Amino acid sequence: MDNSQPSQNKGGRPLEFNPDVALDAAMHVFWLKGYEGASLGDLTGAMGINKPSLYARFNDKRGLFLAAIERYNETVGAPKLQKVLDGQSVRETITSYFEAINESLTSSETPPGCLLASVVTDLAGRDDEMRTYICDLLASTEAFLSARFRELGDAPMDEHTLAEVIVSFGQSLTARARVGATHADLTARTERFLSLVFRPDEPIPPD
Amino acid sequence: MDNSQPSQNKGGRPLEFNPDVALDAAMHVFWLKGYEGASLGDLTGAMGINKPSLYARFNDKRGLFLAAIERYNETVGAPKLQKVLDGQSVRETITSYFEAINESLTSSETPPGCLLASVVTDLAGRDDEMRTYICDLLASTEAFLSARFRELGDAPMDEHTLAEVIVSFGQSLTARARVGATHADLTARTERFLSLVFRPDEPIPPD
DNA sequence: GCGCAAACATACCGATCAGTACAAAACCTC
DNA sequence: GAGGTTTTGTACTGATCGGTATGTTTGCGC
Repeated sequence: MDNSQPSQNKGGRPLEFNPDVALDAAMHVFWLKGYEGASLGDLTGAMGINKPSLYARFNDKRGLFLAAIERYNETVGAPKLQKVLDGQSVRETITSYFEAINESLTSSETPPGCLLASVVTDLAGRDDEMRTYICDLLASTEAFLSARFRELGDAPMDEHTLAEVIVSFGQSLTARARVGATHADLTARTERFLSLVFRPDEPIPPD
Repeated sequence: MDNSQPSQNKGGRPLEFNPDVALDAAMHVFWLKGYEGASLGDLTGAMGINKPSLYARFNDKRGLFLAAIERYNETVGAPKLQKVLDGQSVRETITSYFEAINESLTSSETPPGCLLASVVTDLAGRDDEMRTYICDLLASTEAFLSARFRELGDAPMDEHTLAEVIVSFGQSLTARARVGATHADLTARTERFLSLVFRPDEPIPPD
């Protein structure tokens, strides 16, 4: 994925900043402050550029935001999903999924929680483009996990239901991390959740 | 809970607006637009008052926001919890909990989702007071459900673990509703989730 | 070197932001 | 009615918002 689309095709003064590095900085600011809460001063300051450079490359604040969440998905979200393919059983897959999530949610190098789950999901209440963006992402994640579960073949229940519940619990982890839960907190909660999904069979008392 | 603390103790011009009605309007604006996204113009317009009246009663924008989320909790959140006490079994309790949540999350008379789960949780990433507010609320909800489960005595597993998982799934519903899920969507997802929690016992294949 | 093209820094734009000063208006007690 | 008290509407504050006009600088091909 090359992010330097409109530059260096002909002569002219060369770009003095790395677009991906600047985008990472912008992503960081949005992640912490939200969309409306992030001012252009905050953004250009963190990116180390000035406003005309920002507008030349990203059109406007919203364009920068769209680029930032796209980069978030490419550098933070998608790699997590690829890593779970190493798991050779449903349980291993789920475990590594939650481990990857928890790691990213509580990293000391980034704001707490998930940019998409907190900032973008909040925005989705008043912005249809964000709404469908998140919807599609959730649906494709569930489809991805569901297909992998079916491939592995050892799911303790319907694969799609399992994928739904796994993604749902992942969403709750993002909210917990946003309000300050530590990695240990999330891990403990995850283990208790897994003890429910993979519990030993025991009779359910009738109503 | 009387919201007219600093008025009518002595003479003076009487208040021309109902504080609770105005607060409901402000809550609505914050719910839809977020904290930074809601301008004083939006707020006073929806509340039907002008700025000096707002500042006289709520100090500043943040004071109004605190009052709004307090009212949200009193009028939207807390009544839900009281209603689940009607359930005479764990399953009934959980079912009515999710029904109440889903109803409120997708009501056509309010913005999508949950004010606390989307707006306040996003804010919590940069605001410690909001952070602890949400943490305490989640913890007390889990404690409430856990205690009720123990009281009823027919939980299919450890009551605290069950309460944790129930509240977690509820959090995922709030996010789904924020991105446009309908009441039917949430109900269907809830039913699949419940089929996992209350599934008939069957052997788990060994790893 | 010269001319061109693109990115730079500065300074600026109107609009809107959160918050307030002030005086008229509406009630009370007396 | 007079005096005191609180709320009201209007008009305003300095600061900051997102976005831009402009001139300078730095590279390229020639």
